[in-house]
Amino acid sequence: MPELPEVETVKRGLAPVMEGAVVARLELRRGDMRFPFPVDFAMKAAGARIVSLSRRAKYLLIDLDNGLTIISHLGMSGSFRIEKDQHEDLSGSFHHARSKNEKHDHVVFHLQTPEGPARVIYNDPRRFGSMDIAPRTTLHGLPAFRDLGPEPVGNSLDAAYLASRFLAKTQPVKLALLDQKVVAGLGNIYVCEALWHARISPLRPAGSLVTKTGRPKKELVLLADAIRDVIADAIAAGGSSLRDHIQTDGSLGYFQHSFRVYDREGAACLSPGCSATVRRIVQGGRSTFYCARCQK
DNA sequence: CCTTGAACCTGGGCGC
DNA sequence: TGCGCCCAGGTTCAAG
Repeated sequence: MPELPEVETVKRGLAPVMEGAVVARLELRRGDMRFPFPVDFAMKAAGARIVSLSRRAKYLLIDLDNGLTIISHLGMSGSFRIEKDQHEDLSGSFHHARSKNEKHDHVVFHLQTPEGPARVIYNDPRRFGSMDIAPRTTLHGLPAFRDLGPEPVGNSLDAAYLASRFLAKTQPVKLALLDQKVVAGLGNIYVCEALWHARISPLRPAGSLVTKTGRPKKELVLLADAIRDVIADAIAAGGSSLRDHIQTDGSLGYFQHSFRVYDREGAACLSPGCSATVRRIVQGGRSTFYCARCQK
């Protein structure tokens, strides 16, 4: 699921319930996900009030009023859902139907909110996600954050920056953009999409988008714009709902209808006047979708 | 430094 | 119905 726009959407969905709430209890239903939960994790969170939610790259950050921050990553299959205490009817087939999903509920935030008790539940079948806790003031020094590139929305990402990072790189531009040290938060879907919009082949060496004097070529300017636009559009659309991603309010996002190339192998390129077939190749062990006619 | 490939883990889809 | 294989939004580590 989750690239930057999806994590941003999750943050916005959770904020109304979590911000200002007290963590009455943090329930860990197993000892680890991608790596073990930190020592005394539940104890460190218990009793704290949640000050605010934020996001850095694909990490969701939960600031507590005791100076600690919970650092959550959704991996490939992580999701949150909100349950408010109402009627709890677990009888019969209804409960049976839910049990399959619930077996991957790994972390439960038992919250006291002004509106009453609520639970925020983290579910992750593949367990590539992670959860950690650390003093807020130390976050920037953690391995996960220390080397992150700029966010793809805002002023920090522009063609001159990309040129400085791509200079002399022989690596395919597709893989360079997936590198979180270059741009933070991009993933497989939105890299494919941005390259299609910029009409750049994913196979191009990153350095070929830079002039001999280290300045961005015109196409790199287009790429920087495409990255910002694709991410901004996806956030505005509420993240994608590829496969089973469900937003915290239970509704589905709809940006998937805007994919131009991702997961469209064999279908016609959507570029005006182009009827070539979208191709799938493998780069760095991951699928790349592109139009070999439009993207040079 | 660089790049590539495998590993982590479960579930869905498809061919047989 | 089931088995085996391939695929999936990400990150990290070892090996060349």
